[in-house]
Amino acid sequence: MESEIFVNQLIDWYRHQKRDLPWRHSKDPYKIWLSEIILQQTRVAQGMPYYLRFVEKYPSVEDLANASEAEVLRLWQGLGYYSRARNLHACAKTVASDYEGKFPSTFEELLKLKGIGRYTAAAIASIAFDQPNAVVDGNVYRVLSRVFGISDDIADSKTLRIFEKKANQLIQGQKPGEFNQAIMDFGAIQCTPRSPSCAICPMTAYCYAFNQGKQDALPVKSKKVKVRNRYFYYFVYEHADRVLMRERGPKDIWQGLFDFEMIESSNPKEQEEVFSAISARDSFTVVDYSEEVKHVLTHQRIFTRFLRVQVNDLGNFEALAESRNLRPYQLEEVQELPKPILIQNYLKQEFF
DNA sequence: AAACCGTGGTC
DNA sequence: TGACCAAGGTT
Repeated sequence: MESEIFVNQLIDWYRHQKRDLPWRHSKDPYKIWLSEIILQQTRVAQGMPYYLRFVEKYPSVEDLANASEAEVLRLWQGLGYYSRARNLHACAKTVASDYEGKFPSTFEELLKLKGIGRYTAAAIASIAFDQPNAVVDGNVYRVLSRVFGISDDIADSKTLRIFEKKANQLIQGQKPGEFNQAIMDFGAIQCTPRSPSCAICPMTAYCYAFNQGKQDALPVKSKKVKVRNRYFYYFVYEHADRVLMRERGPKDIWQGLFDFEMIESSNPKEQEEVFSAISARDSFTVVDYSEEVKHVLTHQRIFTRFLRVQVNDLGNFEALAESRNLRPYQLEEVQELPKPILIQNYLKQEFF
């Protein structure tokens, strides 16, 4: 397709079809940035309530910078990819302390900040500062690959530059923020991954994929994700109205979030044996043994059981916490801790 | 540079 | 049901 025709059709489509989204009512770089981080790998419908809560609780980047990381993670709870929240907080602190609370206005400077990669730097630079930096996200891969018949494998990291080059040519002479949001809205609403709305698309006369019948074949993406199984056996130790929890560390899922003491092995049968052996100890009273709960992540299927254990003696309880790097929390404090959805669901079912 | 990091929706 | 995907970034 001719580039000029594509851009004209795209902008015309956008001016009629653009979505009314809260972060589009403002050019405040803080709000643009916040919305972009929240929407990474996240649907608008899922991210929307989080955006509204964050803006309400932290109206400015300084407010966010002054919060604790645990508080930010708690507000992020349920959105997933929690490194986004940790980087969000770190970035806010940097902007508050090193940039006088003002986000830098260029692609290169934005790129230096935590959690801001090439996509997000281009989005902020273009939308908040009118810089001509084209974004490349999943929508852009899809739209450009279909319209222009680009068949490079988008799973290959070299391919990003190919699409960036094309998008940066197309954005020339356009309003950068408008162009970027137009192509993403077009991908999200019109040129969707499955069953794109070609019947009502203004591009079909020129679209490579439509004319070749290759909508389903583009974009080309080779890699398939490998999923592994894990087996978690949780011990929920309680005494009076306190429960033992611990913060999860780096190099595994849910860093910075809280869960319980646990044993894990790739062999579920062996786990069952250890689990029942420990549960037989006489200073404990097993209150509940949960059904198997399956929790699915992008690269993992986690099969879990929860053993709810009352520790009869306060001394034992505190010694247990000491020896296992656990901490006792009142149930009200537990509510305030950031937790994976798996743990949140269990607590809700069992305690709240 | 391939692998990893969550959760929810869809077909 | 399982597979794919959703405004990516980091290691």
